[in-house]
Amino acid sequence: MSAERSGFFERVREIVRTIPRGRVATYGQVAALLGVPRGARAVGWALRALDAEAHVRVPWHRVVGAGGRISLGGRPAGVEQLARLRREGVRLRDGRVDLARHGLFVSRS
DNA sequence: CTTATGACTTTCA
DNA sequence: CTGAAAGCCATAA
Repeated sequence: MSAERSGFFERVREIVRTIPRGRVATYGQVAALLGVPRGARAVGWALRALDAEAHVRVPWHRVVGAGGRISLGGRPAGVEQLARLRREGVRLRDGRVDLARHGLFVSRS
């Protein structure tokens, strides 16, 4: 039975789930937390493999590309991601998230 | 085992 | 800033 998902998938899901509201993390950041600094791509794979159920449990929209850039730009999911982030109070700068303000471990003034 | 794909990142021109 | 190329990770076929 396929009840066992690769630890990677589960780990990514867990990490992303811990991202506080109003903050965003990059794929590389999540990968680093997983212990794979270069696994940003793998993180993207994991998020892409999320089921509809996971979309409700995991704040996937809080994961963006390096520099706060939206990797989903041009895709329907990207529009939704921007809408969700904006709803959480995240400010967007020219289509990019202000990591200086909403970074994962950035102390806000 | 090799090849191809991808919600990535970094470097070079 | 834009565009192209290489690198790295995990999965599916």
